[in-house]
Amino acid sequence: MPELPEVETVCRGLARTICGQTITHAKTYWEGLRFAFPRGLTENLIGKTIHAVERRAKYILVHLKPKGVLLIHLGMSGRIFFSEPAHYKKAKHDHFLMEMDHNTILVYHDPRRFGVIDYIPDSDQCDHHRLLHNLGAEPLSDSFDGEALFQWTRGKKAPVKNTIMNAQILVGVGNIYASESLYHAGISPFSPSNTLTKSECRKLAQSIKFILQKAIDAGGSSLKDYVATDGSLGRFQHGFKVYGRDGKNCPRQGCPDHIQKMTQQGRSTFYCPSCQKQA
DNA sequence: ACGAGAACCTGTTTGC
DNA sequence: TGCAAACAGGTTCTCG
Repeated sequence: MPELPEVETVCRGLARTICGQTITHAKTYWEGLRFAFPRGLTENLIGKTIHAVERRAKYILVHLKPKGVLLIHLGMSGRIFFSEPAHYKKAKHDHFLMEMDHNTILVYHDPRRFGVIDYIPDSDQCDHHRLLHNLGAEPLSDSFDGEALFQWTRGKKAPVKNTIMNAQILVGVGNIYASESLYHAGISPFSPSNTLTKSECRKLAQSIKFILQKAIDAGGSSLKDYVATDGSLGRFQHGFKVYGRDGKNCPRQGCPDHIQKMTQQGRSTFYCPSCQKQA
């Protein structure tokens, strides 16, 4: 479900609702998700106060006081929503919940269980966490630009779509926004990474930032599973130019071509053969 | 070292 | 209508 814009939207919703609240109760309903829940998870949470909520790649970091960090990943189908102790009824695929002192229950729901929940005892050790220490650049940060992308793509023969989805290089860009960014940049998803010129890298980096920011402004994209923490839907799916539009006309004015769908690395890629010619 | 593909799991959609 | 196959927003592992 979630790429960077969706996770960012969830983080903001979490921050609004749970910052300053103290955890009074926590419970798991399953032995784990992609990995087993850590030992003593609930005991480590109870009594802590939520200090800040931060996003790193597609991971949500809930910083606790006096210490500790709750790490959450939504996988493909994860959702977080709020309820109240008087109204909450456990539903299928609710795997974890946390009750707080302002009459709030946070529920983690994930049918496919590709998500992750972990606890980091020492807040200073976040960067060394096994899931975080190998992550590449944040696309919206200044450390990511055309120059950096040009350097990373040297010596890489893999298609450029794979490279921008490679979290060791660049984080947060998933299957939807990879296709949308490449279309926006006018670059073929099949181009070998090392054939991109410096100016193409500059354009692509700009397109990635532009598309992600637009999607964040629209509250993310809702296809099937995704909703924000308040239950609202994202709106960016209405702004898709290529994703899920195979067979339809290319949206560029005057382009006679149709959007094509192909499989790359086992995932669907959407593109316009005319607007995204391979060098 | 790199890149392609499978695996993890459930629910929904598509095609015969 | 019914059933099986294909497919879905992510990440990690294995194999060539």
